[in-house]
Amino acid sequence: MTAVPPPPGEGLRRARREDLLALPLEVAPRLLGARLRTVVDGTAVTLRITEVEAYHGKGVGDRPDPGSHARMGRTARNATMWGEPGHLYVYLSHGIHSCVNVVCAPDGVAGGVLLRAGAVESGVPAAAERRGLGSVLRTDSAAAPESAGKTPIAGIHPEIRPRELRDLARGPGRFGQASGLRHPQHDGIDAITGVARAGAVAELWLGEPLAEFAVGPRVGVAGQAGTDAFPWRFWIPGDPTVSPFRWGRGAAEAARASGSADTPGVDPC
DNA sequence: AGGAGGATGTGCT
DNA sequence: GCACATCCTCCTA
Repeated sequence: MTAVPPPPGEGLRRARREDLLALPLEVAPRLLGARLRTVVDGTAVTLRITEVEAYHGKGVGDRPDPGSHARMGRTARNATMWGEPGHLYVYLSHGIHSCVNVVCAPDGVAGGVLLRAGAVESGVPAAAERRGLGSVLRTDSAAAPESAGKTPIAGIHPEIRPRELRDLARGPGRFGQASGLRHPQHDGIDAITGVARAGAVAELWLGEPLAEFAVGPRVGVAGQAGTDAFPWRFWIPGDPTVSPFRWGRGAAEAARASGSADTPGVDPC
């Protein structure tokens, strides 16, 4: 389709559909350190994935997944989650945010990995523009002197402050906005073939599995309480782009009562 | 037909 | 820390 693009980083290869055939719980940590590359309306952005969450369809065994859009079965909204792995399930959150999932599990089985946060690796000005940072400084000399003396500037991204750079794709709403993918027009786009959909192309690139990553309860899921919460969130330890943790509705009390930490997480590997 | 409640981010107190 | 934006989906009557 598109002319074969160069890998967005060393040691990366395009994801194959069979890479995503396993259940979300298995696929999710493998997406840490992977890249999502999008071209929307001719603008390319590459995101290095730093935080993900697994969402199963009906759940595992007799335990339903209280956070999954597919927990009640197949509907028009969640149809993409039930389809072929490797497509992107893009849904609207709170009427405002377009959030991006990588569909996994075999065709006919609902499953997805929510891309919760990432680091913008290339296309920083475009991502900043989409994030509404109109005051982003250009790399050209006209704007540079303004902040050159004031603000410590990240080495490879002189056009943006470190804080703004960190926050560009920190959280699923921001990640979706930075990527340029939007609900509903890009829901179902194929990140394996890279076939265009509504003016957009998406590609998933995989690296070697991380030797070490962190695990904890998912963020903001109502009905997952305290220590009973599914530890289905995965992130890169210490990465500044990982979003802050918060319990879902009604779960904070249960968490406190059971004596679990404020920001739960352990490093298993 | 109506309404509650989001896999959230932002801005103000 | 807390309210609110904003709109879609699904559950209930």
